[in-house]
Amino acid sequence: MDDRRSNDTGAPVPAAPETAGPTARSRPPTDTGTLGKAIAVLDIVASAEAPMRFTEILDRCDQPRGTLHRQLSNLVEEGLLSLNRDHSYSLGLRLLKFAAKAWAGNQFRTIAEPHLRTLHDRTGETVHLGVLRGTEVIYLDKVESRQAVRMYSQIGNASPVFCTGVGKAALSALPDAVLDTVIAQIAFRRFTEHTIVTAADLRAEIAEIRATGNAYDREEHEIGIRCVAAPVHSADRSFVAGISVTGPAYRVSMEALQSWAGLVREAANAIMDDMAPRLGPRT
Amino acid sequence: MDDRRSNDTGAPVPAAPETAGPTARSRPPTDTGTLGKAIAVLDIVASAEAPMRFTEILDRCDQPRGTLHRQLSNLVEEGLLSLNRDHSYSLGLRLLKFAAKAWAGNQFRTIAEPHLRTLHDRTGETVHLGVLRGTEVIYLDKVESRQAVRMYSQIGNASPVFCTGVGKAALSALPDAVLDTVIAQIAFRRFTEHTIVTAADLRAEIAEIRATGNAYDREEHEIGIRCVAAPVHSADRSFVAGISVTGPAYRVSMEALQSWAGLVREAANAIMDDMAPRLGPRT
DNA sequence: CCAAAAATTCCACTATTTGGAACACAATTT
DNA sequence: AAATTGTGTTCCAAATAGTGGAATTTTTGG
Repeated sequence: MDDRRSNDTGAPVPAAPETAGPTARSRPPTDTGTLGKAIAVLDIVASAEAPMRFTEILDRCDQPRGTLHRQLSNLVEEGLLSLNRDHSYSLGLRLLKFAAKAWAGNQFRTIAEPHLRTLHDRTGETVHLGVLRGTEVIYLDKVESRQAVRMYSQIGNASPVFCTGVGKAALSALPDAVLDTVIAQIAFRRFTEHTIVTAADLRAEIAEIRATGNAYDREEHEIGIRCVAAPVHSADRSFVAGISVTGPAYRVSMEALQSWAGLVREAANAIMDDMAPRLGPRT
Repeated sequence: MDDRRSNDTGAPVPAAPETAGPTARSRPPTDTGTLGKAIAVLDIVASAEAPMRFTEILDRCDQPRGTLHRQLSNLVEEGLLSLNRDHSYSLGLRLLKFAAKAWAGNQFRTIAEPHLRTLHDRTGETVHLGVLRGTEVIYLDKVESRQAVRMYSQIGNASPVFCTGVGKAALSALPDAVLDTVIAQIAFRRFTEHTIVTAADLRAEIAEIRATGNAYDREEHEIGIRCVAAPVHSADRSFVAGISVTGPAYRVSMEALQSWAGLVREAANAIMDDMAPRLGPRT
């Protein structure tokens, strides 16, 4: 009998490692030694849209040529990077293999899944599950009817906390002390005319979410996209996430979203109930 | 004008790093230094179904306690692992983020995608795209009608080459010298009564695939599942992959598969045609 | 509450990474 | 065609960062 109790599901609330500023060079001093440096290189390649060439990477990381060359060679050898015939580097296939395992083995996702389906069946719109990681939300799962949209379209993607329903819902579940830290780290940026761009406005919004139990995205991230969300968290709130029902503005009015608010909260509570027994029993 | 020509898509044909034997300890001597050791630890956690505790990991890697502890701490700090409240370790969310980028940015997948859709439209059955990595096939994409099946169900998953259509198709595209090396590394294992379990039989099958241009999976990996596949490769065959049309045996007869063989080859050729101009122009 | 097991910290030793400079290879330019 | 510049690769002494045995703290369970 190999049962393993665990809270799990992701880093608690570590500082956001990067925010990919326009010309962001040298990462914050990683104290993760050699590994940290290698991963920083990996991250540079990951944050570019096109494959990068050696000198290009060299410019973005402040390391000597010889060193960078060895790091890249090691990453390639390990399958984390792939070296193309034109000497450009792109992310390696081994990452996919790791991610597939990470996804399939994620306890939280597994627990939440049936509830996401139920929510989808009841609303008919796309349902998302995302967890908080620093100042980002990472999407863990989604359920939608139309197969047309690409598969990885959301899963694994990271979005800012301050302009997504799931993000704001998750924030609302944080203890005040942690919330302050996270808000201080947010790099606000205007995506649409409705985007919240000040800490004060965000705090006001969070107060309201705490009062009502629901967060809304009123086309704050992308024009034409709206959602209702609700927070999901572990008992001690060391781990926070959110679920949402999302739809296109032309089809989903704010009133429709409000009518689903209860369902979303219900689903979130159901997930937390299922999660509780899996957590460390006490303390 | 930022055009980047690249072959890309994955490690060429590196030795398979692991095959997850039942009680496989110490990995083959990694010469990737500190990084290699850290990734080996990550791999140990990845290859377990349940989250692992410290001592459990300690037993599987031959490293001293102190060392392992620091490696784990670093991996956690980097978000590659996550430390659960009960002291068990599971794969971290950052891997999902990396994988989402790796997938979306993969040139080969992008090129192949429309052809996979066409093939799906013509056959009505599930279409897979997988690339060869050592003695495994890693699935890069899939197109299917029924949304019911879970998203990551295949993508990122690794299957053995010798008992999958895509795998055998890919093998058939390898230069003989490389093929010998790969076959020598295969750890044959019987999955069903139809599984090919000897190198000789596999070679015979590959000869036939080379002659006809199509590979079949005759319920060799899983009873009740059949497919037709065709190889896809770069001009110099340093990169090989395969595509397939898969269906349940009760619905898809061998005759039906044979009737699709031409379509699959057509799609494979179309992908290679689209790929050619993107490769390094000459040599 | 106490004992046993598991996880974490510590620090002298040493293997690995570092990084400057020299080398090879292409693609342009003169 | 020869020279030049821009890139990528290799080398090795010096320095740093990783190692691993043992001691310490925390957690588990009887």
